[in-house]
Amino acid sequence: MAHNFRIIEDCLKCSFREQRLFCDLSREALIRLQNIKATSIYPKGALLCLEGQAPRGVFVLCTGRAKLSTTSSEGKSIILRIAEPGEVLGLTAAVSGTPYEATVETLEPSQANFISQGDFVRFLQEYPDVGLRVAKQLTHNCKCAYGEIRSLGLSNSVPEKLAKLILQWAERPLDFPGRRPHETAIRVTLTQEEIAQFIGTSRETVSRVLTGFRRRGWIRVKGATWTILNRAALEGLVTT
Amino acid sequence: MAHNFRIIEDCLKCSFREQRLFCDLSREALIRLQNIKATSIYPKGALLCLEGQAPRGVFVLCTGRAKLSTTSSEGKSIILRIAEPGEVLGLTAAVSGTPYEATVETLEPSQANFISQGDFVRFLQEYPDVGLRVAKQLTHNCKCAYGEIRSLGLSNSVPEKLAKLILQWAERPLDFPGRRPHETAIRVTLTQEEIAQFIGTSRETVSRVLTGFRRRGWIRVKGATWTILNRAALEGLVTT
DNA sequence: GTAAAACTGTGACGGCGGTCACCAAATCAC
DNA sequence: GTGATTTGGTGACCGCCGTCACAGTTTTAC
Repeated sequence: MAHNFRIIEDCLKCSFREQRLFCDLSREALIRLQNIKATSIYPKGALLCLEGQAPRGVFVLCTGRAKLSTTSSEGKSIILRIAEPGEVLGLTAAVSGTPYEATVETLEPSQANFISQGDFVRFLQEYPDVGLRVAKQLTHNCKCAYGEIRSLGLSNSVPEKLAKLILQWAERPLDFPGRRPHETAIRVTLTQEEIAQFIGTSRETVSRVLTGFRRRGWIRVKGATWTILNRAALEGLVTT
Repeated sequence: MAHNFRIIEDCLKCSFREQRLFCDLSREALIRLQNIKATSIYPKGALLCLEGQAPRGVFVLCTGRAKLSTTSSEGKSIILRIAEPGEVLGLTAAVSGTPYEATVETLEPSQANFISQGDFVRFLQEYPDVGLRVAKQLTHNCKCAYGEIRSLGLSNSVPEKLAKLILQWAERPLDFPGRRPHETAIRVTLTQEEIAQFIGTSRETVSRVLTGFRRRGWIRVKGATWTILNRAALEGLVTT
């Protein structure tokens, strides 16, 4: 697949900076960041860090998305959240000096800036606005986690959880020439196995529930593009 | 019930300060804190803040423990975690300016220091060590939440989850004159209903599973005091 | 291109645990 | 104390969904 993948070399010139959770720092902090960061490009499926490892530092995700997951000793695993560009990963571990909480795997070809543990802690202490950004990222992590707990603990059924997930994705819909204005299209890059891990169920059940949604004409699935045809019906399943 | 409940008036003289997550601040910060805090005493069952409310400020829990929970529109609710003395509550809301994520209810008669939103934000910006403590508290929240996600999403059965919870509580056992050294006693102040909400199941199932543990001689229950008689058996149920 | 691997769809089966119902026990209120 | 309320124990029922099995489809690798 031919990607128009462009490396962001200079954080000061990064055009996305202001929309991002972590990167919108003061000029001084950015200049410093420029010196302590190490930029890398990762293919799809690369592992940035592993649950349980001693923290080596943090990663600022510049482009691409990544999956944060945790695994039981039996090999069963669950997705904690999907990280978007502009997020700092490995923060909990870096702040508290404890092992990484999650395994981070890129879902797409990605660029990330690595900052070593020592540099990051100094960076945090020197620039007050970094502390604020760190707090924002940590609150974001908490909110995602609480959402996941609500999904796992308060939902009554798998159809409800799946509907909730689809509706959440639908908050940022695709737009393309020729789309019907009353339909919402989304791009789903997770496999059904991964969706199952996200909502805490089995792959087979995801497949079955999805088939149910399609049969009833609530959604249309064409490859990775899903189109929501009857949003009200999906919303009707959701109680929370 | 006669409590030997003593109010902590002066944070500078608080003897617990150093062991606590938030309170171990610099002398200057503590003096400032002294001026912006408003100390209150709450009975058991008091609600400090409600999920969905606009944030008014944060609470520093001085004595007593509190239950953080979130509720679905159907009235089903789940416990996110139990907060211990020294924690700051309402932090996520205060940092991001969004509604409280959880309802906070005291489990015991408690003392808490309230700091208004505005004062807290200024406090945070003025004293660098406050930022660090805030980060520690937020990472603690994240870790608890991830633990809860693992419990809800990766456990196979209710017996496993309950065993895990009991073993977690057993990390801080009771000690009293005459206890047998190979037995671990814990004090359980949650009702079975609350335990059910903690591990995402129904009250009846908790009762049944607990009965099973007792019948097999793994634990002994006498009022709020539970004694673990066969730790290995409980550990055998846990896979994660 | 072709083969291998990964992903998806679906049937059959059975058990865990949710729900309802009801009573016993403990605790609270006064 | 005595009654009211909350909490705990247990039986019966049954449906959701996890698991196993296998076939069909799509993507990857070369």
